[in-house]
Amino acid sequence: MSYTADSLKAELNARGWRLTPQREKILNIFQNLPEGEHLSAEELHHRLEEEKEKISLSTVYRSVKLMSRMGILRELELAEGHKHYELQQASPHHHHHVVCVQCNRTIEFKNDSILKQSLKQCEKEGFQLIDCQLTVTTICPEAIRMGWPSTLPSNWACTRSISLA
Amino acid sequence: MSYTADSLKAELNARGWRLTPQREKILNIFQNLPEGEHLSAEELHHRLEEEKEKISLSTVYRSVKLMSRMGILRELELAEGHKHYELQQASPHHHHHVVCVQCNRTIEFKNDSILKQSLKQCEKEGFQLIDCQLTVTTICPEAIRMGWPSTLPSNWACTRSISLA
DNA sequence: ATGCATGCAAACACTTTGCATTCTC
DNA sequence: GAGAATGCAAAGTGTTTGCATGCAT
Repeated sequence: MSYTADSLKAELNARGWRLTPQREKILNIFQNLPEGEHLSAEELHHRLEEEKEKISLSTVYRSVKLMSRMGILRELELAEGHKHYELQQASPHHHHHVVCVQCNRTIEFKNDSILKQSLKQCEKEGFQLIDCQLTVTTICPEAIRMGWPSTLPSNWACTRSISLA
Repeated sequence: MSYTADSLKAELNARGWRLTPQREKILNIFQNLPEGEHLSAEELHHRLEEEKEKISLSTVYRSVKLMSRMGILRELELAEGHKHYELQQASPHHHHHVVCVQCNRTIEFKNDSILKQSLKQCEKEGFQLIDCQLTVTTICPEAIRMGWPSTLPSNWACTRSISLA
């Protein structure tokens, strides 16, 4: 599901909302994001600044929320205390997350049957599906090797956690 | 997986931690919670006050976090902006959630294959599973009937949302 | 022209933390 | 007795909101 300025406008207008330069730029950032990356509101704000786009943080927050409710973005609640956003991907790219409680390292995986089962559940109850996310909470191999949880220094983090956004 | 004071103590001590009256009382609240109910830290704090247990809010927060990391509690990240906790249930009681973005109404459902697939994914990567949660984001029938999203007054909420904790 | 959207700053809710004290092991 | 845990108050974080102004429709 790839949006153009026009299709975004159409979808916004259909709901009485408007296409603004800010919303267009935000969508753009997400469309140019490498597969598998997701941004927090603050990260998105930085990204926009880097591209010389002056958009206030409030507008960033308002936009990602709106676009998530529209089903354009996907709101991820991983274990980091703040939300991340990515483009909502159609079925073949739909994925889920494995998260380590120790270092917050996140791994993605695809699994179509989870979406299928969510759909089934929605139909059964008369709900309309927007998204489904499986979050698998785990301890990563590095932490296990370090003897999690007893022998772990309280501020130790797995080395690979640096790969996290 | 039902805990007694003794088994809780054993599990804490094994990690160099201690059994305190506070932790015991908190576990108790969860064990007496009707199936399907989950509490936020604040709600848990209220519940404790109602039972004449004076436990500081900080301790409540520290305890639920600790017990979640130990796998005794399950930390739920639904759509309400704050975390909820419930006893971690063994496989037959393991469940997932359907949440309405409009009213936050939450419905539970069970599905063993999701846990199985999460386990499979963990084994493949060498991760140790603590929990897996499927959150299905939806629009509930009431909101659809009201014409979500365009014709919905901005402060309208589905009537059934009152059933939410 | 209407009224939705923005930007700013201030407010917010939830959660975490420092430190002296208390209690478990 | 050593060190973990508590309670309090204060600080922190990510997020939301009120309001005047600007802009898309």
